[in-house]
Amino acid sequence: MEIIERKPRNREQTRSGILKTAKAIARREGWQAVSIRKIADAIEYSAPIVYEYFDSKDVLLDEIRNEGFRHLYQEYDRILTLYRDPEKRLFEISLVQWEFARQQPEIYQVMYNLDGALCSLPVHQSESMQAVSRIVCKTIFSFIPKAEESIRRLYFQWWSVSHGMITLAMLLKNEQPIEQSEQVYRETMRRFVRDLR
Amino acid sequence: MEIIERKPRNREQTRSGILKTAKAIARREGWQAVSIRKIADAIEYSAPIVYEYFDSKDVLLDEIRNEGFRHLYQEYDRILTLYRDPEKRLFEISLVQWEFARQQPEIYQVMYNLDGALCSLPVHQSESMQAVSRIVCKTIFSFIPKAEESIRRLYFQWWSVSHGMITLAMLLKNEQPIEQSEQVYRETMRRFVRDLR
DNA sequence: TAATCTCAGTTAACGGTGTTAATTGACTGA
DNA sequence: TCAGTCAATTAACACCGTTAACTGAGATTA
Repeated sequence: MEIIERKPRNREQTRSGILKTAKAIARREGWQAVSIRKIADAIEYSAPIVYEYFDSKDVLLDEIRNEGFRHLYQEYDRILTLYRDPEKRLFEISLVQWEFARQQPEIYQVMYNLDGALCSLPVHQSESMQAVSRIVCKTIFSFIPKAEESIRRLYFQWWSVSHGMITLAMLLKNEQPIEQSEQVYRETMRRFVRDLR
Repeated sequence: MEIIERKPRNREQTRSGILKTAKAIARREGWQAVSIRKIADAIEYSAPIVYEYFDSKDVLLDEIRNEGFRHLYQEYDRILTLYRDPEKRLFEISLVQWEFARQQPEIYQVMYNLDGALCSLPVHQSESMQAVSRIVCKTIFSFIPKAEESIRRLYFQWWSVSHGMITLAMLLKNEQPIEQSEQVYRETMRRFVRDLR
């Protein structure tokens, strides 16, 4: 009886250990250095065990990606409870996006297949990403009540500016200090939000 | 005597054959499918021969990346000879960037380490990329004669918007038609250029 | 008790990767 | 004829994702 109860728990611990280890290696050595065998070594199992938790490396990466989107969703949701002003909301959401990419670059990388991270499962049509899209669209709509088509265009623009600056800031961080990029990011996103009005 | 003349020529042909083959495989199957052995097979040589032309796979990818930046540079330069109006110039440069990513996505991918392409040699401090930076900065300066610092900020903003939209348009192309993304891109870049004034 | 079953976890294997050392074999000059 | 050169090859190393075969300990049953 207690075996039945202990087994799932340990199973869940092992599973999250795999995810945690994959992220740790990626952070330390980059995604190209993440291998099933290395993960297995770190959690003190043999490689085939990993396949009892994830059907393939792709599925493992997809899970980390979805974790990332779910994390973003929660942060965005928190912003909505903290602020009522739609402009403030969208601006703060922009800052959260920057902070996330800054604090957990390895997750941001796998979310967008950057820097050697490659998950071939399609990221669009993933529920977790669509939830993020919806919450940002909702925020934009709440202060620009236009047709859905227009909202999606504005969302595409907001996303592009934010994502573009984040990826280029990462790319150029050795010749353009990240603090400087952040300042430009803040000004640009503030302007974007203001100009929506 | 004729050997000495034929050798360098064939060498150059073989070299460009390697580059061409790498790009062809990447276009067809994605960068994760590009291997030294596959390239060697295609040019009907054994794998170690590739190493007589490129010290490593990284160096090979770096060369393709630089080819891409040099190509962009030439296109930008052509724009400068075609138009005199700075606004028109920057807008046309933006369109060239879009068209380039559209026509040769596999090169755009390796230039920015997207979708499994990974070249670990640092892309900043590459001469070919700096030349591209300079020509765009020059164009911006020619109609906003501010301090170099301000120009670099504007360039960073221009580049971010363009790059962000291009990468997200690629990412979302299965749910948002590319023609629609292109329309938003054109409007956004036109607005960006107009607002510089 | 002895034989069987279950099953978590292992090793071994397949075909692939980047890369390098050792080897072939044809042609050159002495 | 012998040695040297040199383009090109094969073989090897240490990895990779993935799967099949196997081990061995504990539970179940006859």
